[in-house]
Amino acid sequence: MRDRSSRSSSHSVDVVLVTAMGTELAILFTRSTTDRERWALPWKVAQGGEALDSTATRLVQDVLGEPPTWIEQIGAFADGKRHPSDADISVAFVGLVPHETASPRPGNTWFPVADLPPLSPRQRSMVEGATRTIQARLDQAPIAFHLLPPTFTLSELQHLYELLLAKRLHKASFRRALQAAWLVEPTDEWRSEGRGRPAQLYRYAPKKKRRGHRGVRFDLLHP
Amino acid sequence: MRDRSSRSSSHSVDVVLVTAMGTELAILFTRSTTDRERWALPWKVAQGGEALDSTATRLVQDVLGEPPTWIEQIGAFADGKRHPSDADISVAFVGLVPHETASPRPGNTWFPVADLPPLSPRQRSMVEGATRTIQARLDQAPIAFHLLPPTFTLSELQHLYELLLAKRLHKASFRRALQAAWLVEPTDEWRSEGRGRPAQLYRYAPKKKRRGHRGVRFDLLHP
DNA sequence: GACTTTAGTCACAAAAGGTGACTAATTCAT
DNA sequence: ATGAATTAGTCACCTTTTGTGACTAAAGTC
Repeated sequence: MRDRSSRSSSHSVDVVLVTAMGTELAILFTRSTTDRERWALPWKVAQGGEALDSTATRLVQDVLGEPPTWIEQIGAFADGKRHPSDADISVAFVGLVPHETASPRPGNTWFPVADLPPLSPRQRSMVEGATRTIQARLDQAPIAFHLLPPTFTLSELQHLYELLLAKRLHKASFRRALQAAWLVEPTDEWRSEGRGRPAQLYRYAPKKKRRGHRGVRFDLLHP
Repeated sequence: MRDRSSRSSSHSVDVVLVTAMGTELAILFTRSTTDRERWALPWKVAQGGEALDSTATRLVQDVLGEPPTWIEQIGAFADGKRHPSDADISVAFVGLVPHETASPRPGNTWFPVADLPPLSPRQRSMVEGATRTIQARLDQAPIAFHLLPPTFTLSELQHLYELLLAKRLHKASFRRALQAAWLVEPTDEWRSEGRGRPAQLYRYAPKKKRRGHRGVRFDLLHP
């Protein structure tokens, strides 16, 4: 990330990094280099030659120490004049990381989505775009698993989906849909979480087991 | 559109204009200004200040004489060095127009998607991106109607969906799904199309009649 | 041991979907 | 004019999927 005195003719790459922090989603912000009171989405001015997604992945590396488990371009943003860089066009990406392995480098912090810092109009659009992209992908690909550690309980998975879809799901329906889609497979481990019966741990099922099985629309399920 | 001798530091806006030509989809191409034997997607170098979608809409105006009935950004493309402009980044849009009202300005021609002219790698990615975007939107929003004139028969609508989804649909299922979603309403006109019983004309139903009704996934219907 | 809490399963009713067969209105051939 | 062919439109029946409450299981708490 270079400061705003740099040449403006190029484009910036910005990334909306999302994680599931306990009971709510959170987005990563970086302290502004010029005004230490302000926060901004991580960004970097891209050099012409590099592929956009490499730049984005490297940017995540810089702020998190490791690459995202999933990343996708949201689009290009040019409306609204103010941006941390002076780039007249910015390409935004959305990335997911499981919260367990995500320890931000100094100067970077997770903010719950319900309580974001003030942003430039352009970066605010990016956050909205990220939300839309996640919602849209959610019923096309099993991206929720990118927010979880390698093994998890089905209750954790259901709570995550409830968080992402902002809606309650019925346990039996949820599990039946999971089974139909061959999305997960049980491990032989169990986890006791304080009170109540221990839960079996599952892992995301390798694709090959899913041949010929239809996808699932968890977003259509009722409570 | 300026020729490639112009400055290269800015970005280009490119548009993949799609229409339904009889029994196949078609994309609009412009004869290259430098090499009259080559074809390219319509593009233009954008000036910093303008909103990207205004630029795209104006570009469609220029090549078609009227704006698209629907347009959406596909994303930014930077990989692959060759592009008609020398812009190091291009923002692509996908637009839809009904074929009836679409008469390209001289130098622009529709090419069936099965038989496209040779393209730069970057523009080829854009065409693929357009296909993906259309497929993705198709089951989220009723964009198919943007390829049809204001009134149409249900058979025309079904054939269009079969074209877009590249799969045959069963008549009764298709109509039942349409009814459930309140997507169309009958007019009191009928059209006789040569042989066979005349078909009733329908129009796209205003949104307000659709309150509280769920969407339909035509892509899930079987033949 | 009784009660509470969370996990996991079942079974039944209701809704949605797949499909062939039917009726209706027109043109074309004889 | 009659009937075959063609396209539109609807129905009815069966199968599959989904919504949902109630049930069993295994732990902790008092």
